[in-house]
Amino acid sequence: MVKNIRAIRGMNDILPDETPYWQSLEACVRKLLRGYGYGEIRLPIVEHTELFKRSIGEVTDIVEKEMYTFNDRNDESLTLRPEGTAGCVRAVIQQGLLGTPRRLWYSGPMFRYERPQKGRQRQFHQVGAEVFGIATPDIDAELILLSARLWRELGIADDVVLELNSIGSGEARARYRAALVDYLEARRERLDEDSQRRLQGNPLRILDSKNPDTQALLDDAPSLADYLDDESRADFARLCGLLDAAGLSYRVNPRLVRGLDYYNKTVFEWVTDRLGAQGTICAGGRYDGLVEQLGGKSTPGIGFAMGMERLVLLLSELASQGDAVEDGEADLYAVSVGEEAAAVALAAVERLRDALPDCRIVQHAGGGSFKSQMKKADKSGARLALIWGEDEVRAGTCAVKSLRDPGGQESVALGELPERIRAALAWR
RNA sequence: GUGGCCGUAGCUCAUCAGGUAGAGCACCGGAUUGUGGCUCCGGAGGUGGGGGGUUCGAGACCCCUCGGCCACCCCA
Repeated sequence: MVKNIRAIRGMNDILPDETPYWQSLEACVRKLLRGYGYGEIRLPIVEHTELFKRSIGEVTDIVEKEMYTFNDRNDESLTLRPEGTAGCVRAVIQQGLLGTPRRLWYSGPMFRYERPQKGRQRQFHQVGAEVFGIATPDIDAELILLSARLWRELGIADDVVLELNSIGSGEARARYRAALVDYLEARRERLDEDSQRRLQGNPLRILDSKNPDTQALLDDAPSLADYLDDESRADFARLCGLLDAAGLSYRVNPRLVRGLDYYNKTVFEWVTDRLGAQGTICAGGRYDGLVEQLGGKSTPGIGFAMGMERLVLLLSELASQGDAVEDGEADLYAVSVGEEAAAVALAAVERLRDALPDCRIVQHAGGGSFKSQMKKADKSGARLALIWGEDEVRAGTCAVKSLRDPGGQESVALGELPERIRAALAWR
């Protein structure tokens, strides 16, 4: 007995049951981004490993332990992208797109080697938006308002909260970092094990520790807000003012920091409490130094990415407690009895498809008794069954039977079929 | 990488002091040899995740392993 081949852990199939959620979500996002003047950019899934090391940061968890890295046949180290910003920045530099402010978006799979759990898988999908060449906080506000509009259109606005912070310039962060380490170093014994480890590599991340004792310890720690540079402070105030003016509520979270090294100044997260431990559905921030760091001319940048799996999870969760609209796979199901009728039916259905291109017609295939064909017709969810037997073939007609409402069955000449069906389905 | 829970039919789950498995739904067929949904009758489908051990005998007990879920870490 051969062992079945399974999908890679954390790389899931998305089945026909779920794809409608994906399709409507994708359509909604696309329309929205178009409405704000963002252009789609399609990027490779594989890049040079070096790109991610230089952008995300050598000592981040993503680079240290979560990347799918392998050698190409010529021994170059390549990596399946763990996020989208790095590749997008690489592309705008390489393709010379930085002469003027640029609004872009992309979507597709990302890969991180992590233990799967609810809302987290090894292959997951993001839609990201990035803006290059605008340093002022009005664009920060635009991106946030754009995302807020999306939640409204998806009907999840009441289930998400915006968290906002400024982590300042690199220099400001370095000064704060030193102060924080001083404070925590003196109280090292009271830190949990994970945070003690973070004290070396990534002390800022201690700020969003989930450990309650650690959080309590932080109450008296120096505050990042007190260390901000003047420009970051002013821009953050301006951003808050813009959001206030637009009527968008938010929560300033002074302990919100982000795990990727390239962020500075504005950072934000949209979170929900309905998805278990992984509540962030969308997150982003400014990365003013990244373009230069990757070899382009100094250009400010800002962007966000949203996790499609998490959004789908939220959408389907909300849908299942509301009206679950069961839409079958077909509007019409065509059956026939006998070889001759099958040939007539096939040809007639093809003509019908010409006349009713938006109508979903499933033609029975695979044989079986008339009775079993009718069962399939019923299961398909079709409103009408189209039936061809000896009598119909001889008369040049088709029996149209209603499978739903009480309506019965009538014999229709082939030429009148499109019209009769249009009427029966109330088709546009 | 760490921890907790869990792997029995396609799906959801039973059973049992350890004596080689059962239901519901789904599927196929029949009652109705050209008419679905309801009802009734019948059928197919399992090496009980895999391996080893204890035992006369293991799906049940022990060990290992693989897989799943959730959580930590971290992140979308």
